[in-house]
Amino acid sequence: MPRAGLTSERVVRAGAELADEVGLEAVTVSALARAFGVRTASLYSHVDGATGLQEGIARLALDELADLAGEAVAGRSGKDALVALASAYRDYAGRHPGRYAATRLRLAADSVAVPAARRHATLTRSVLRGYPLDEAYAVHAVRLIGSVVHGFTALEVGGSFEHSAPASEESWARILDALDLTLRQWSSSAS
Amino acid sequence: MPRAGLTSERVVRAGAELADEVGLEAVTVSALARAFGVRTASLYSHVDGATGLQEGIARLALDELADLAGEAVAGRSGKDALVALASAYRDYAGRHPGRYAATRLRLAADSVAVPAARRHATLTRSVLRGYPLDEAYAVHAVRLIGSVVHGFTALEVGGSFEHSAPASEESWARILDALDLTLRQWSSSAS
DNA sequence: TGATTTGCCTAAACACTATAGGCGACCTAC
DNA sequence: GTAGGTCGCCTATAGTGTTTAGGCAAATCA
Repeated sequence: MPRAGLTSERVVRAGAELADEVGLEAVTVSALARAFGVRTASLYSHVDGATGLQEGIARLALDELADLAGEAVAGRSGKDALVALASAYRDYAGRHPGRYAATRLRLAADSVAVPAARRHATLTRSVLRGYPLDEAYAVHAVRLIGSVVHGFTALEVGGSFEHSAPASEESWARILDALDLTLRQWSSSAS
Repeated sequence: MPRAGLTSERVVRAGAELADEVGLEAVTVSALARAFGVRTASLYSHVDGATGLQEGIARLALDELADLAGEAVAGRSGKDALVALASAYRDYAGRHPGRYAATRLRLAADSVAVPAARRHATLTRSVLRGYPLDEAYAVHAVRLIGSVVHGFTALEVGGSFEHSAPASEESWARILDALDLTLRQWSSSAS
């Protein structure tokens, strides 16, 4: 019997693809084994069970997303950079809902995905360089950006915007306008 | 053998409590049966399996949350009402993480939780009466409020703010200031 | 008190997770 | 080119969760 050629990387990658197709909850070790045409037990030497698989998908997705976001932001600043960053997240979530869901898993402190998660924080801070923000406001700004981007994205992929007009696209543009304005105002004012 | 006195309501309520203690994913029909001291199969006449149970918890939580938010907003307007509404959500998520997670489930169009979900949209719109918003901006405003509140809340309960100072409480106050300001600006300007 | 309803039961089939240990496919060395 | 050894995928097995079908007894009501 020929071997299937499994590796941790290939298994996790297949898991990510499956997650985008059928949802993260439906990504089971069994389903993945079926996809590879091997027995379930065979995967346990490549990934650390169901939770290890999810962590692997989270790491993969966080890395991919940080790469895309970094690329989108490169060479831009101010509102341009903000919109590019935010839209990189939103687009990724739309194209890869399963992977995006994995990025939102609560990570264990020693998870393989922790380093990737840090890249995102630094990237957001770099976008803030385009805004002459008071250092004391930088954390709040990072958290605001994270909240707006993740909140909008989560509601959108969760279908919350599907039952009202107009298309979410338009709200997205207005909301980014407002976010940019807020960040510029925080620069000067500050209470 | 005496009967346990199960009803749909009691089962769903116990499910909600269990969700807050051990996480929504860990709420299984089996675990719930153990809690009641009955056999697993006995619950199937009261709730429609695992998915029915989750829908029931979602309905319960959405109703509870709409009640609390409605109460919080009553008699307030403008920024007061906005802060009360947003904080009702955030506080609920902090106190009842499992129930809150249930409110974020994607609902089937015919889910028992759909009517409860509608209450939330109308409640948010009522808060906007405190802002002389252009009708065309009302939808964007509802979506912005939803994004900020859910985004912040989700990141907070997900632990994303735990590894930076200061406490999220302070960011919450600054972010609500900014949200209020944005809504007041949208009233006049509008691009 | 006897008949009906209904609540919780047993039984059984099926899926997913996980571990232990075996056998054969592949690589390397001579 | 074949003899070893390694490691990849296997079988076997046990535990837990989901779900349906059908049975018996407790509650309800005449």
